[in-house]
Amino acid sequence: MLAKVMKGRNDLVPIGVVAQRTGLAVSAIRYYEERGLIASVRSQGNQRRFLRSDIRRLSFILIAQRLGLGLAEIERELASLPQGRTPTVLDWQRISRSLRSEIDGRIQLLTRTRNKLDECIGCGCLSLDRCALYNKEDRAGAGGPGPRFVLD
Amino acid sequence: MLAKVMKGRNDLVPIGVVAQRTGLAVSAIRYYEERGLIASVRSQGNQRRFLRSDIRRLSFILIAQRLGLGLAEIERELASLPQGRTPTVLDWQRISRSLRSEIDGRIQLLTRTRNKLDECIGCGCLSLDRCALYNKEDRAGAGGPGPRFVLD
DNA sequence: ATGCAATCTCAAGCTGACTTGAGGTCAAGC
DNA sequence: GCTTGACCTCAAGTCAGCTTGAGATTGCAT
Repeated sequence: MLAKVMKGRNDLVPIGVVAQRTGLAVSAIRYYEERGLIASVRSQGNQRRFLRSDIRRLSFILIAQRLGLGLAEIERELASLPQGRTPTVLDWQRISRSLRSEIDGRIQLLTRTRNKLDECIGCGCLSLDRCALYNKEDRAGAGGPGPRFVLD
Repeated sequence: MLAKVMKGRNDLVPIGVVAQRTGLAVSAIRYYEERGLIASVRSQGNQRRFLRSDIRRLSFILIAQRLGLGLAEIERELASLPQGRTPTVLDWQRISRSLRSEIDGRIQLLTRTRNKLDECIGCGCLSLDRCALYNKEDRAGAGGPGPRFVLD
């Protein structure tokens, strides 16, 4: 019993444990592996065994997802974290800081949007085309011809 | 020519015009109609004719989408805007205010997340599974298939 | 030794928000 | 009158991010 506990921090864990620790469904973890976000080795009987550090990796994925990043973007972030090596404090700090600036950007965007919306409310803006709020700034890339007016 | 211009503000416009003015694809507009977000009447030859006010309606949809609302939620908002009647200033003010509080909520959530992340960076937090930032309970119940939304 | 929970592999399904394609119709300019 | 382009319907496809199901092991406890 004690031996079991003492087995230590470095051994390999089956997928169910990872699922429990992360709150993810087993199927999701398998999916992430298929996508290449995490890796596993196999037991004698072909069952997946994960490093404990993969739990951390998955936690990071979940946080990043909450920020609205897609798996592809997350993969890019994680690419700098070599699989099979336990990430260091510095690794996580660097990536976390990257996330932080992501969040900052989002907050700024939302704040700008809110300010514009306030103007709209203030003026009872019925011609959103003149309104700063709906200014195809973000949608302009869709490659349409010339200036696009929204609304009459 | 002048007559064309003078035709005035109240006539019905074909789907292509709506598409051009909103920047939406024709297929998207038809889809929105199918979803019941907008309505149209038909011409002699069974072609859709939209009210100019529908362009506004669609613009609103686009704005709301940028805030991360799903079409179902947007539909709920728009439910208070009777179709076939040109929305009044007050209509838009009310709905805009609703959007504003939506934005406020998102900003708050992001700010909280950022603060937590800062703690994590500060402490070089290596056990994100224990960390305030990654809390299983927060995510409980947010399950189900389909794409995950921008910050729930 | 046996039972049963956990795991495996595939394949297919699902939601949201559309797009694409096939095959046909309508409206306007020359 | 003919051509061109905008429009029609309906079915099916797409992408992300998974889940569900079937049918076959594996592994741990009694």
